[in-house]
Parts: sequence; structure tokens; C-alpha cells
Amino acid sequence: MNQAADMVLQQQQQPSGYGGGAVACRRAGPMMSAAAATKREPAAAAEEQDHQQQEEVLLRRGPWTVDEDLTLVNYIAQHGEGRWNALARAAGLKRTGKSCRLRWLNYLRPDVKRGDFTADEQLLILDLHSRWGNRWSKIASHLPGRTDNEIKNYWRTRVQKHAKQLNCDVNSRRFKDAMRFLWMPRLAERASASASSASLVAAAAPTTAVVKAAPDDSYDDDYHYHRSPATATASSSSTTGTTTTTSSSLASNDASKLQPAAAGGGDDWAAAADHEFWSTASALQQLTAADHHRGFQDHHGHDDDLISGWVQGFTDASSDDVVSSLWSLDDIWRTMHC
DNA sequence: AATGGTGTCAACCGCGACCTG
DNA sequence: TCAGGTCGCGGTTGACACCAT
Repeated sequence: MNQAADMVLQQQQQPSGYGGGAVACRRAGPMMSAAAATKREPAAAAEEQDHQQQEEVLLRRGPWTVDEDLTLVNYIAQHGEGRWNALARAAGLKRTGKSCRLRWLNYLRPDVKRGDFTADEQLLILDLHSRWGNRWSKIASHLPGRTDNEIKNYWRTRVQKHAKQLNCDVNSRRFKDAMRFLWMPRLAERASASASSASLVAAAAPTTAVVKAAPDDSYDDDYHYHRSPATATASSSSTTGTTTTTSSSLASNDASKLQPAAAGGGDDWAAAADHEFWSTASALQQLTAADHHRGFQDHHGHDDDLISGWVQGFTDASSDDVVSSLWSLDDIWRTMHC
């Protein structure tokens, strides 16, 4: 039994939201196929439709079963990956090549890293996304063990949620500035703290690929960002021990949900409102010390809007105590400008 | 306990790029 | 050059888990 197959069996022991043996074929079929077929010659369209209906009967969709996972993993272990359509047929899987490829790349690959994103990883995602936009695959290539799908989901569920809370578009200048001047410094701070707490381990551990893949410290011309020393330190020193992939990386997400996040890990914002406030205040203090702060003010001239936006965002998910603290954030801000 | 809302994430889809004969 | 097959990407969907009421 190879390593990946072993992990599939391990996974079988743990109930998982998806892929726990549920019957496939949730959907009726391809949404576009019938409509597309009717645009052509009636006879040809009918023939194609019949053919597709036959295929739909033969091909499975929806969650993968453990047996299917084992089949795929064992086949790839023996024959390698690639040529997915042929692979699907040869392995006896009633799946499309696409489906097999996706299952392998996003879930079954031995080096897939699972669980919450570390502060380092979040920082890197924000950084790279600000450069490349929704180039998920390109971004994922800089986060060893992470898939484009996972990063995409992270962005859509976490990042866009906070843009919504701030009442602004995720691509707006306002949100990008909030990321750069509030969120990213705080992540860097968290990553740095995580790194220092793990420094003993770090001293003995090899440098990870994140460091190797760290982007050069500049944004494009349209987006003048230069990595601050704090950020650079965090990215180059705190990845140790967080990006190492192991054979247990297939542990189910449900299991990770049940466990507290690792120190410095991707604990949810809303779940730590107190921490949010003090970290934000800290970020603001860093902001005043930043060299580019002057440019930021000059560019915007609406600092109060930005801050009130954050206050509003946090108040949505905060306790009364934290809300009252958050309002003092304005006081901090005014004090800094007096 | 039941129910409705929300978040998460695996899996699907269409499309364009690339490959091959 | 062209047509068909394959691959990879980004967007979207929907089932399930969790939480608030």
C-alpha cells in the first residue's frame, strides 16, 4: 500500500463533509448541453443528445467515494499522472478525466497541505493577489502544498467577506489600502510573533519553499508597495514549520475544524474581536511610523472614512465591549494627528 | 428541539490555450 | 493549416456544518 492510498484509508476513519461515500449524481446533468445541441442540425443534435445521455448514465458525478479515491491513487502510484481522460478509462473510473485530475490535484496528492492558512500564507496571498489579481494558479505556485482552489475559496470566503463588511468593493482602492496598511502589517506582526515563538524549532529546520518563492519586494507601477522590514522579516523567517508537508496532510477539514488553530495560524477574525482591535490599533501606530504614510494621506485625504469603515466592519461582528473599544480607535487616530 | 441563515469547501462548468496527427 | 482531443484556469454551484434565534 502506497502512502497516498494509506491516507485515503485514514480519511475513511474520519467522517468528512464531502467524499464520505455519498452517492454521486446530485445534478441532473450538464446545464448547457441540451441548449447547445438544439442550435445545430436537429438530427445531429438529437444524436448527440442521446450520446450525452448515455454518457451521463455511465459517468459519475459529485462526491468521490473512498473506493474511487483508492482506485485513482493506486493507479497514479503505478502509472503516474497525466493523460487524464485515458487515465480515467484505464483505471476503470466512471469519471471524466477532468474530475480525476481535479480530485488528484486538490485532494489526493500526497503533498497537499490542509488546514487553516498560517499568517505567513495569508500575508503572501494578499501580497500576491495585489500584484496578479485572480491568478489563483500562479499564486498557488508560491504556496507549497496549497491548491488554487483552496486559495480561491479563501479569498472568496474570508477576504471578500471583509470587503463586504467594510462596505466597499474588494477591488476598490479603499479596500486595497485597508489591506496594505492595516491587515498586512498585522498579519506580518502575527507571523513574526509566531516565528519567534517557534525560533528554537526554526533554528534546526530547513528553509521552506515559501522563502525561496518569496516575491521581489515591489508592486507594479500602478501599486507602489515596498515591503516593510517587518513584513520582509516575517516572510523570510516565520515560515519554518508551517509549510512543511507531511504524509498526514490528508487529514479531513472537518477534523481541523474541531481543533483549535495552531499558534499563529489562521484563526478566524470574527472569533477574536478583542485581538482584532488591539492589533488594528497597533497597525495604526505602525502606520504613523511608515515612510509612505505621508503619501497615503496625500492620496486619500479621507482617513476618517477609512477608519470609520473599519470600525463599522468590526462592529458588525463584535461584542458590546469591543464595540466601545473600537470607537476609541477614532480617538487613537485623532490623537496621532494632533 | 426545530428552523433559518451563513460560511466553508469539494466539485462542477465553460472557455481558451496547447498539443497532436 | 486545420480539426479534434486534452489540459489548465477561473468562476460558480450546492451539500453540509455550524450558529443564532
